[in-house]
Amino acid sequence: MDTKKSIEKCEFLCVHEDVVQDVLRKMPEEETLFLLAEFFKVFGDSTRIRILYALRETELCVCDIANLLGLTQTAVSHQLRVLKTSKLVKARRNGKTVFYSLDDDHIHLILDMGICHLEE
Amino acid sequence: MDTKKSIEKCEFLCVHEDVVQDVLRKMPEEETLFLLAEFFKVFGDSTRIRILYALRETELCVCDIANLLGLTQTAVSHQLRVLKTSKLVKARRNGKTVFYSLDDDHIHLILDMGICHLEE
DNA sequence: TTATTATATGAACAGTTATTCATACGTTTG
DNA sequence: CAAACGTATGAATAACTGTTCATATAATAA
Repeated sequence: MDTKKSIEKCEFLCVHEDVVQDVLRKMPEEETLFLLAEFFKVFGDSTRIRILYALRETELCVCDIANLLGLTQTAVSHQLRVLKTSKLVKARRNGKTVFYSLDDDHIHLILDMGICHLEE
Repeated sequence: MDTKKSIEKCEFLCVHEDVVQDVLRKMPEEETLFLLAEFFKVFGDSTRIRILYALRETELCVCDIANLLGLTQTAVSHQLRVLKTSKLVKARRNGKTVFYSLDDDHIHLILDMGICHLEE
């Protein structure tokens, strides 16, 4: 009870109502922010980031990526699926081999910005 | 054994050695990519993204953020700590109240780019 | 066709993480 | 000083996620 009471106090007394309402109007929609978080989440794993930056140089087959990064073929395959689902990479089959590459120039730009950010 | 053998086959036969070496030279360093993934990871949570975009409008106290987003004070406080550790937000104390704001204009720019990306 | 190679995938497991609960801390007020 | 308020934090829990293992699929070669 005591806890709940203090929360209520917070809800009805502490709040700067006008400011809160103003921010609520100006903020992007819930759905938009959810999608944005989902987008960033894909970049928020070092394995996936490493795969993306490898593909930034050239298209690569699954096996090459695995050797390049010291990962198992299975791990790479799983992550490529995530990246493909997120439309960050695309696949091209050539016989038994599947070559992956960045989906479009837009992704290239984002990766370039990432590097740029860290150099600051 | 069989599994290991097939992996070795992959390592020594399938690999396009020249391409792999070339990519390895051009790629950013491991450490850099690790830090970049850590950076994106902070943005990859909808609660934190919502907090950041609320703060994009104006500085807010913990209680306001909680009410604004329909979260508990504790949850907000925990996430603010993550954001503060990552140097994305800064705190300013005024009596009992602590006001949070985006750490610098750089963060503002990143958030603006996020919106921009989703509009494409 | 059978064997081999490159890749994909489902299930299990381990590690991580966000939230909640209880409580402590720091500040102001009476 | 004690009480009240806004915020912070450690521990526990639940949900999520990445890797591994075993195996399946698709394509080629013998």
